Amino acid sequence: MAPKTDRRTQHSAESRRRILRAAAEISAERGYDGTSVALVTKRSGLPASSVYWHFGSKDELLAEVIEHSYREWLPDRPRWEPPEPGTDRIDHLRRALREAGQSFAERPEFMRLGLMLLLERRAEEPAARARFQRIREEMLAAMGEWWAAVLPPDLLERRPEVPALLARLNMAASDGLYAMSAAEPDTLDIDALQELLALALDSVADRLAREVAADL
Amino acid sequence: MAPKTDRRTQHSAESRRRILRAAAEISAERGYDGTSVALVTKRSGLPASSVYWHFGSKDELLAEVIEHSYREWLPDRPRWEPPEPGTDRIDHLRRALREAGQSFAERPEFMRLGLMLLLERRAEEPAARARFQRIREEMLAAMGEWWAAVLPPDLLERRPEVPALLARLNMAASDGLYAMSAAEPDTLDIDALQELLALALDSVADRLAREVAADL
DNA sequence: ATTATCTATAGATCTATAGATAATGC
DNA sequence: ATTATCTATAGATCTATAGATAATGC
Repeated sequence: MAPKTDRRTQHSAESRRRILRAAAEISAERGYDGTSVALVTKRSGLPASSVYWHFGSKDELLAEVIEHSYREWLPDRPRWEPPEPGTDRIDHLRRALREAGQSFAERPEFMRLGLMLLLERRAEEPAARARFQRIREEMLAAMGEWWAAVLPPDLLERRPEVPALLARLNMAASDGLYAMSAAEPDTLDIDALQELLALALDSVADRLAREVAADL
Repeated sequence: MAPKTDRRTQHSAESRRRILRAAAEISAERGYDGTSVALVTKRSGLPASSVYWHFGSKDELLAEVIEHSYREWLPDRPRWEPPEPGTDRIDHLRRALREAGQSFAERPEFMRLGLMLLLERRAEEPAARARFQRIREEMLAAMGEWWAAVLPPDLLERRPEVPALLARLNMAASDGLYAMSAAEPDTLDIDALQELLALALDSVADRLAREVAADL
């Protein structure tokens, strides 16, 4: 209710952001356990007690890193809104994959830490991992709806599981390309691979549609 | 030269294996920094001094985890040897992807730790990361040769970069599926996704071949 | 009075090693 | 004599908190 724009509040928010930014960078470099509070204080310039005052625990700090980096990424994310009729499916695919690649290349933190955490399987799941999983389910659902909108009705009727499968393959391949470009950022022709992925998804969708059409 | 099968040597090799196995498990659960020597001693039953006697450092221990887990996986790996003439490309693809999925599902350690390390970018690269990168380049080369053997000559001549691109897309998508099944091992229909990936790669290869043929 | 930051430190855990001891081979 | 393991510990670093202090709003 209160405006809350006084100097104190602003300064606090600024400190919070500095801590988050430092933690995001370090976690993308060294993973969950490699992100020590000592490193975060060094890079952010704020003492450990401020980290704990703002976030309560290291686990919660890293969960907020995921959440904050995700929110920063949201405006740049690829839109999986169903295209207007008349747009080519392959063109939309190409554009979405290119956009995804660019947006991740610029703000890699939540994807790097998130994928690392996906691969782990600790007895106690970090809060950041659960946060990342929830985000991915939203992304997957959006992609699934997009695929349902661009596939022919006959295929959808006969094989209703196909949009979700294509969305998952789409996401898995994009993740793999992301890891590949993270590993060799200079030598990899990521544009050519994204183009090939768009073509592959489009081609397999055509093939499934043809199989169903021949069957009718 | 010497047979080296005396009891002492055997016992030493057994201790080494126990340490490696414990470290492999823990690193797959918690990543590089999460694998403390204290946890390894607890799970292996051998003291820290034995870990250092056998491996010299934690960094070298984890590099050997990658190497050892990779060597254990080798006999089960999918073969990307060019198929005999007469075998269908799509059948060979299906089989190879299924084999890959199964072999990783059983012995996940080197893939989990390796992919986590690929995503990191420390100032000092861990030895395990470099080891994993070398292994992947070998796998990629084998897959590239396989694709060169199964694509039509016209396509290879006009677009010589295509086999390497298909191999990379193949590998990236497999990595992504691996991470996805690591994240939700119970609910994911990994078989259907592997089948769809095989179909997608086969379809896009056909499409590229048709484009080149139409162009001639 | 409230909010955020500071200094200082507790207590656990980390990597690594020193030096004694046990097990075996020569 | 060699090889591998043991106990014990050094010294660094870890997460987290206590309690004092500073900055601001009421």
